Amino acid sequence: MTSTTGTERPRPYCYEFPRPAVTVDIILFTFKDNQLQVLLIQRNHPPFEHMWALPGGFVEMDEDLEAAALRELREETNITDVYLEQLYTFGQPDRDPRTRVITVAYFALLSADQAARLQVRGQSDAREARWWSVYNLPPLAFDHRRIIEYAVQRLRWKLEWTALGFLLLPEEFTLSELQKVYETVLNEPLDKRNFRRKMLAADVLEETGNLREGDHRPAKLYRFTAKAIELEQARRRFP
Amino acid sequence: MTSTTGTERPRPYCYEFPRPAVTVDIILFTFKDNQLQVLLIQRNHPPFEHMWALPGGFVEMDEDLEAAALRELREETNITDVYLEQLYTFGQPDRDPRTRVITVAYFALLSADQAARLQVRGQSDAREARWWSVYNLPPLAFDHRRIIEYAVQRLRWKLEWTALGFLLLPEEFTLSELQKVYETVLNEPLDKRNFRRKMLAADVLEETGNLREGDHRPAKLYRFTAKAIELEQARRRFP
DNA sequence: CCAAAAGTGTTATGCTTACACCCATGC
DNA sequence: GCATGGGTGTAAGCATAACACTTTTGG
Repeated sequence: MTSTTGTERPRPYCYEFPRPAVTVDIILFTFKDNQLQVLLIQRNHPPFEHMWALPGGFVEMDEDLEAAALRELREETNITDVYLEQLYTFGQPDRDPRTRVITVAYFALLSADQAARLQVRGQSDAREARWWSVYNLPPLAFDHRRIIEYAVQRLRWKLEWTALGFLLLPEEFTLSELQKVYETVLNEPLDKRNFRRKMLAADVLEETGNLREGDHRPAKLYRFTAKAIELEQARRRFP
Repeated sequence: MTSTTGTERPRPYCYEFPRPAVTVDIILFTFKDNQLQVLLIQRNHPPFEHMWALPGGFVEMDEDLEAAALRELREETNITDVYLEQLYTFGQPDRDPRTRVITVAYFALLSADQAARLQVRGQSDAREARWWSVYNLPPLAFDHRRIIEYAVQRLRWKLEWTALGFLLLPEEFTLSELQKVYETVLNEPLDKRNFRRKMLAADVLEETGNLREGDHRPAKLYRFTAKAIELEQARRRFP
């Protein structure tokens, strides 16, 4: 890259061999308004100015990758308590038009409680942030659409094989709400009786004793038990 | 870092913010001598001089991550045809004592045929390379032991849920050999009749018509069919 | 003929699936 | 009293798991 204007910045970090920049991006999911939603931030600088993008940023030199993801989440959304796991590392040479950027994508599940309380931090540059239904995304910067598609696949897989669906719901929820999460993510209807039997048999739910009052018959509220998260599907293919 | 001796190298690549180095490391598995084996290379430069390490190296600025992994494999082992998938990205700040290095680990399965033919390329520096049983590893450089443990977990998981075990075997193999692979990786004995029934029912094997002659009753040889690799376990948790 | 590995079926059990009606409440 | 979502059981089919003996070959 050559000098074009007088706005050149100093470049004091020098290495023997060229190095890519490394970022983390976070795909933060929640379940709101009967929709699977993902948090996006509107860019107000080039490239992809005004387009929407995943929250994320550069990894500091002395910080672990997961710590970087947590820091970015905290800085941009005030969120600190979230289920987080590494998703995949995307590194096509041309994914950022400015320079080589390799991004380590993290996958996060946020409870609906926290999603409702969420205040997007007014960055130095007052960027807008909002939830978008994953089935109705705006045009996205970089390769972020592909990253989100990959994350949805992973989420789908997780709900099929684990009981982590409740991480997207408020602390107390009804079985119908939980079923709705599964149906939305898996994108297909499920049998009510079988769903309830299987969920209760998994032994990860307990009744809170409270009821969800509404227009109709009140529904029992449940919370998930501590062991629910550890339970990463122990079923074995061979006896 | 400050100048210490006259051996300082020029550092012509300069950036506005500090950047980590990015490498790929490859965990190359095969099945040899009734053991699950992984390829390691002996280092002959500090740090960790004389210790063993995973094959790998720096990602070029214009090359995709997977391409980098394939290039390193080709350069160090002449291997070009291999099952390869991204495993995980390891980035603790202190994993390399020299400088910040983030490594994208790739997981590779090599057929026993190719493992036998394998010639480790005499690098500019004549490094030794050899197979090691994963249950009997030498002391390893960096965090490579942890990376291998993670890869073995993933391999175990893959064999439980997919039929990819045969990627570790020669083109033609007996069912007993295949069972031995599964038993070794899963680290437990399997029932012979159930194993055979399940494998044949999966409809990914075909008889070659040849027999393995040996000390005892000859065994039918099989190869896997093309669809075997696509078959990434389609079973669904919900109906 | 003996040692060693190859090869082969059946039964019991438990899980998965499909399916339809009554219940409690608010309006 | 009616509309709406909450809540419940059973039977058939299928996959899994446990289990032991015969066959074929080389030496």
